[in-house]
Amino acid sequence: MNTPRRTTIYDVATEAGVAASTVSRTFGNPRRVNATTREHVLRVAERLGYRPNPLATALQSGHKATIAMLVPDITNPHFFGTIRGAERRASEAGVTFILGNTEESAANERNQIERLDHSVDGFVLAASRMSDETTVGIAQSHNLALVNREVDGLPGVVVDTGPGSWQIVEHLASLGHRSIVYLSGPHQSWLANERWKALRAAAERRGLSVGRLGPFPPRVSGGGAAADAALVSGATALVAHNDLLAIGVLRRLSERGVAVPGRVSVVGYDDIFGADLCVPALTTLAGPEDEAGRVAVELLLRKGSLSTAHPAPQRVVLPTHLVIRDSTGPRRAETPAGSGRAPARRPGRGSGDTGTARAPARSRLGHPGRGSPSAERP
Amino acid sequence: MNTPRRTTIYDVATEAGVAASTVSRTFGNPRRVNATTREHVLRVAERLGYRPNPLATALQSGHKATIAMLVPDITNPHFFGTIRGAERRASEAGVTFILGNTEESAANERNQIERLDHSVDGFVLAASRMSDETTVGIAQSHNLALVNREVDGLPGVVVDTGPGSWQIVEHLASLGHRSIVYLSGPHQSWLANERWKALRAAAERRGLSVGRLGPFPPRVSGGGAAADAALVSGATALVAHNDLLAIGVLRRLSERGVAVPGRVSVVGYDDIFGADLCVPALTTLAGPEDEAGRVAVELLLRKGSLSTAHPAPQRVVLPTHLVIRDSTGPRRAETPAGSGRAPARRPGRGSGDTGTARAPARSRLGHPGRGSPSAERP
DNA sequence: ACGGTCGTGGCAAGCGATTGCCAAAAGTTG
DNA sequence: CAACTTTTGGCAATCGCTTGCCACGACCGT
Repeated sequence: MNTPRRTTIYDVATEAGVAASTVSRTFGNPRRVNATTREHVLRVAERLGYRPNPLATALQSGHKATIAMLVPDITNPHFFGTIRGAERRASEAGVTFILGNTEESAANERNQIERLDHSVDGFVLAASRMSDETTVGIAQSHNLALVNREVDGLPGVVVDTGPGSWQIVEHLASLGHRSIVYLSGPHQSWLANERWKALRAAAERRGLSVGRLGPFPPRVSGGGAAADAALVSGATALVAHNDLLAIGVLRRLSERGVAVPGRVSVVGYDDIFGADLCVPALTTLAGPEDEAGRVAVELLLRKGSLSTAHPAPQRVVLPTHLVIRDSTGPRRAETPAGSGRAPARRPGRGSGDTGTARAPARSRLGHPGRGSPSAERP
Repeated sequence: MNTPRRTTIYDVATEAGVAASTVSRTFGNPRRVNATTREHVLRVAERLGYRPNPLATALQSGHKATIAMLVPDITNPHFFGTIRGAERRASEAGVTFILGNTEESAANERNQIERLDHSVDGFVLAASRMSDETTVGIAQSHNLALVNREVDGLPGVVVDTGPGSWQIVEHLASLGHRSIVYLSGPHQSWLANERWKALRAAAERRGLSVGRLGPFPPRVSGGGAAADAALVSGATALVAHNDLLAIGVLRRLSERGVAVPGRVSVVGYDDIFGADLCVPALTTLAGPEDEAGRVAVELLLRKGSLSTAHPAPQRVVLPTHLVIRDSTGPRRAETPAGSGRAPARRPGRGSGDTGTARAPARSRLGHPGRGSPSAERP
């Protein structure tokens, strides 16, 4: 509170009987100062409780040891993984971590970048809403690393939507589904489009019919409209833009008495916390979001250190995998028995018995191993 | 990337034909400069795309317009609410927001504070793990606002555990439970102790027997041991330190075939995302975590502005409320029928049928309205 | 007409580091 | 031992902005 004037290099210098520059070099450029002197200086600094002032350092050297991460919606659990991965990596590197929320707005995103411009070494832009042009423009004067967004020459990391969507389609196809509908996220979302494109391609290759509905807000609350629209479409497999939306869809379907997976199957993206808690537990495409965060920071850090052309990967793609749970099952058959699939019913954990009037009672066929909770998510 | 030398007050000053100090005052102390001059300067600044450099400002004036929030475990959904509340408020105030993870370690917490010391105006310490003495010590030279932690003279905000725990006890008592066990979180956690004390007091007042087990890691993974220990204790009502732990307990109980709420009831704290998704949906004490984050930042901001004794509340207590869902029910009766409680079974949404061997089949008594999903949580 | 307030704007000294340049000291070499 | 290279440490300028202090002119009252 009160300001007892913190100790500076000058204090240390005086006390140690050397010049301030020597103290500075002791910290910033140790090989430039004699080992014994250095020892001495360090000792004195220690004794005086000296801490370098990052602001002064930054002002002079331009090296701020700080990065900022901007996310469209800090409220969305989807980003939590990325955020924590990024924070971890930054922290490991001794870099301070600024978190900003852009409220799904490109303008807001620009503003934040503007504001933080002087204060950070670079930005991690998660699911950036800005246009390609804008982004490229900004990249000319700023250090950027993109997460789940691709822009020509810019470094970034994405979770691999292509193969992921392919896995989803294969899974659904193998369950006998012939018609898929994609419940889309925001249209400015690169990821939403990417997912749609990949899904469509995969479906077409497989000869399934596929449609897109939306956009829907990528939140639980978007699920109502999405579910209703999907039901009208007649598709038997619904692929939601993310788990939040999928959970909303599940809710709405349950309200409307539509059996899942008896009548329709539902798939999400992200495998957020809670995806294995809902009923039925959600089949979803899991991506290493933490890893994405880490890698993005890594890219930023790397770029900063070696300015000249560095053959390091500027573009990393992270693998996804499909986590199959209870919200997907065989396409509804007309025969009452043996058509549906119930998860292995272990004592005490119920998750079946989903459909009632409309869904035929289902026998215990199916894939007994599938109902198990996903990996621990603390 | 390349550095085209950003425009400074000097550029603006030259261009506008005034002194640099005038430019500075135009921004920092507008009433000190003539309206027309100011207009002119602003126009020029605008044209040149001038942005003040916060680092230089901070270096000179000590005003950094930046705060940091430290949380013990960035991985824990419990904190997300607080984090986003804090980020929002900071953002509204034009204050940049640094997020740090302390990995549940007091030492780490100190270090972070040390490191960020020069860079921020103050710290929001969420569920700080540091001792009272250490905290007080730090508070002498730093601006602090505590969340869910109370230390004598320090400003802070807590969610109201006392009445909250009382509500829990009342609820359980009214369901006929006579014996409660508290599954404790980390012992350094002030909150964990606070909850325990309040719970014990409430239980004793009500004449219920109450015990404490633990500590358990406040994560889903801690639930296994917690559940097992609780079963041995013979209590019929388990109150877990937080929802994560409660969810873990639910899992374990389900694995062991123990009916919830048929055989035991389970209550959590926090009402995190997912608490209403699990099976059975968790009864839990909801607190306004977002609000807590906001208020903490508010306190910090307030303190900074008016240095002299300000009668503003330095200590705010936020109300909690019990969200009753499906994990609590009447104490198990010996009669097979009518003892347990199944949520209203609406078509298409299954959630009952939890117990098997040990739990008697349950009829449709109980509180039909209770199974509904909680308020929207995006 | 003269001294006194005010309102404005400029000068210059920092804030706490970094760093280019230089000189003294030390070590090398023929 | 002279000439030369390498270490090592000091000087002082600089980063971009804030702010105490001063000066100048306009306006005021008497």
